[in-house]
Amino acid sequence: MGRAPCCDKASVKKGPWSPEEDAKLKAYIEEHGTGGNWIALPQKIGLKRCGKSCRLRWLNYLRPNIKHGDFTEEEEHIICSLYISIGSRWSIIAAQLPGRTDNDIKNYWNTKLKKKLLGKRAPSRRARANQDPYLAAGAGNMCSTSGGVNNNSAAAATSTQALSASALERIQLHMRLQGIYGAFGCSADANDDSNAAAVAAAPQWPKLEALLQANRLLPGSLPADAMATTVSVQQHHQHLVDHQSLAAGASDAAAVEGEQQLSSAGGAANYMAPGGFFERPKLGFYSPSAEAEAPAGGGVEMNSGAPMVGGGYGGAGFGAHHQHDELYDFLYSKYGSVGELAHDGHVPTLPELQCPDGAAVVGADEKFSAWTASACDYGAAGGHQIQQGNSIMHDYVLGGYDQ
DNA sequence: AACGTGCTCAACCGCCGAGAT
DNA sequence: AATCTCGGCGGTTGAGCACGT
Repeated sequence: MGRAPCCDKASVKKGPWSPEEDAKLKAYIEEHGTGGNWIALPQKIGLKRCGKSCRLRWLNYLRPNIKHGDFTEEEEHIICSLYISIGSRWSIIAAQLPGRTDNDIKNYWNTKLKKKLLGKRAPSRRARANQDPYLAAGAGNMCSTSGGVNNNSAAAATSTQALSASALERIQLHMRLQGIYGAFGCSADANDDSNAAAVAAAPQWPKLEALLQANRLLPGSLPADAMATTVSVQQHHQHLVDHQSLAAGASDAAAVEGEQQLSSAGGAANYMAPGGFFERPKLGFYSPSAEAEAPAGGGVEMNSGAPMVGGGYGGAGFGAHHQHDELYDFLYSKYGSVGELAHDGHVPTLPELQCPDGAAVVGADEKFSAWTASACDYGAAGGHQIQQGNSIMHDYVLGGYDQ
């Protein structure tokens, strides 16, 4: 149930803004400000536009100091790190990138960074319109609960209980960063069917094991100083909880609920899972320039972490410097990742990480797709079997944290 | 040159939370 | 406490452009 429209749509102009409209809006706001009421603003200045449209136009385009154009490597890295950690909270990510708008960042992620990191192509709209079952199931948007991606009925039935596309992307990204086997938990039991695939998929990704060692997902194995706490975004007076990387596997709604619980508990790191209390591990961010920068105050802060990015990030997990390097290297193709532009201009190839039997695992998105599709099935079926020793699915099985 | 396909990005849509009434 | 209004946000769309055949 939505709220009533903010304006009379019939009498409101839509579509691209003309230079005249831009000039009117800009001149008025620069002189008078918004007056605290966007809805009333268009009438005041004689624009046949919805107030929300004016707001958007101002914030995304007309506002002073807006940066347009290519993102720098550091900006990319910050976006990536934050996306892993907090998901598609574009406004918060944008707050860490002065001059960038959430819309810009969202677009950049969806059109470039996502492909760069996950090495996948979004299904074309034509394909989506045709409801191509392969694309729907295999192009990384399985189980999407959002409209327009997966409309076939079987998938839709699953999607209602399954992971959001955003969460799945974060899972995939983490898998790439941590190595699939780490994501499934090293305690995977090869006799357990649900873990067999994960064991089989264990890649020999160089060096990245350090990430999962420090970022260990199993609560009991986390070092105390790597335990999750609340991520607060001071300038927004808003609490965020790192859904712990793969806890991103939990539905966004579940994550939000967990967040709310944690926030309402005064930022306490504990929450009640079906098996009892445990703490959520955290994931830090990294900027390549962070070591040279002092925290500037404000921005994202992890309350037990070391300062990281200029905005003031901190934390363990990716927080250890060599681990930051791993992420940075990954982003910029030191490992020959899916990145298209390495530092030296060399165009790397997609890594083909090998299973013990020689089958490629990383770089083959169908592998991820198969797993994530399975995850959906497990979820629909109750999925307790995958709870043990598998924190991704553990969080997922929890569903909302209010159980 | 014509056509098909993919990509980019500005803009829209609808939901949510907060504050006001 | 209930309802209304608004700002804010994330997801999605579609026009225009680029590129390949």
